[in-house]
Amino acid sequence: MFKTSMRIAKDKPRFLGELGDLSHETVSASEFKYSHGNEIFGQGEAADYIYQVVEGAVRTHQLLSDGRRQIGAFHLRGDIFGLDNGDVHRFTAEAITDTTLLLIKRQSLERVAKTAPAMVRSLRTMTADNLEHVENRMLLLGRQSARERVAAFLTEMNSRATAGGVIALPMNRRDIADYLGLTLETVSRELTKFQREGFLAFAGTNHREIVVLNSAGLAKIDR
Amino acid sequence: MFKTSMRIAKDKPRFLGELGDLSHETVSASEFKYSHGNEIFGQGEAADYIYQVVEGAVRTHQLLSDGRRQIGAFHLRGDIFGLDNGDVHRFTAEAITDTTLLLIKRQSLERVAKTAPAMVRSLRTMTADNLEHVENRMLLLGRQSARERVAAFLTEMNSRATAGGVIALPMNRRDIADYLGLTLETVSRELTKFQREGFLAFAGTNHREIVVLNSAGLAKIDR
DNA sequence: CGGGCGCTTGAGGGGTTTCAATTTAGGTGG
DNA sequence: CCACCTAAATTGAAACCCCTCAAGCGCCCG
Repeated sequence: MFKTSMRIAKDKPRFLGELGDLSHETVSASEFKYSHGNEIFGQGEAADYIYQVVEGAVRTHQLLSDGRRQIGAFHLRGDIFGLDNGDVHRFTAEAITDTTLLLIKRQSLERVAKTAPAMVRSLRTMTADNLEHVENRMLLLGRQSARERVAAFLTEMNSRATAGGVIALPMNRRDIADYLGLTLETVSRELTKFQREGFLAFAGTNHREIVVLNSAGLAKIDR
Repeated sequence: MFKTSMRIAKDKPRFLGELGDLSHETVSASEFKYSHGNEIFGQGEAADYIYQVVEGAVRTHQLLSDGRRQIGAFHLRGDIFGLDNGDVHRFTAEAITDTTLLLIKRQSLERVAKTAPAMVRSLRTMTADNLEHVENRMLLLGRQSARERVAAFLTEMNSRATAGGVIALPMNRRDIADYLGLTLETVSRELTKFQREGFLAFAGTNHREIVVLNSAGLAKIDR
């Protein structure tokens, strides 16, 4: 794990995106690197920071005592996470690949928020988006079939993680399965089916790169 | 639908509970009655109010185009709902039984919040609790068995809706099923099994009144 | 080049759903 | 107050979707 500390001013928003643009104050932030598989924060730990993905990918999850896992979300380049809206994290966050994160002290953010209403609105929006995502997930996990779930996953990733028309999946089949409430075998089978049916094609050799050929069709399967 | 309007002062909190206690300002609120099965607000409508259950019970749900339904939450006496954290409702809310609600204009609440930090904290806490509930639901819907789901439901209701040791369920089996991501038949079968195994007993004649005989056992099944 | 991990694929099994019938409870009107 | 009607809940049998267990393949990395 590697650390650099810095000070970010309004006119020099290194990567804070929305937050940096909106703030007219300085926000203290620092960059950390996490290598493949390492924990960023654990369930139950104090939520002192919020995070933004500079490079890489992150997964958050909850566990049952016997090891069953539910992944709550994947966070990709630019995504902000960790605003769990409480003082304790209810998920564990791990780096999927080698990942660089921007850490922002929650305290510092709240101090700035006092004088920057736009920042408050921005934080609100992010929390609302977060909630909406989780609520849609509930419908998917409670009421959709394996085929629909995988179609939904592809549709989501296709709108978030495409580079040159290709989805480069940072996560393995087990991660996808634990995100969708399925087994990795079922995910694999559904992907193969979609390929045979012409909805997608595998670009790379390792089956982690997917080209969606019929996104409208997939969206329709998802409903 | 019947309406009475009123003005609620700090020292006369009619039923505002937390909110009334915390506020040092007046909040304009009004009471509405909804009869069994009626819609309180619909998915996509503007979220101008927040609601508190004075009497009765409410369910919120999302629908798929073919009628599959996922219930997000049940709201019982005293519960506050509708702080969807956006300007549009993402769920439809319906009265399960004849229900009396307290409506509070969101605007009015935000105005008061400006001068009452305790109110802000209270609203935050409620939103956080809301999010936590939804997140736990994700784990249940994605990774738990029917037996575990029903045990979780009974554990939840046992801590929320008991009167004299008896859970008086306001909702029918289909509502429970749509809450747990199961079919009503599966819910019925699991309840019968729990009865045979001595975890619970049916109090009334209509199987809507349940006495939990071994709450520790049920909690253990839920994990 | 060998080992291991990730992914795919197959066969079989099981938990939940689907379809269907029966029982029970509650409401209504004669 | 009872017969009737309808909705709710239970119960059974069969089907099905997804999971479990297992084997095989290919790619990446040491």
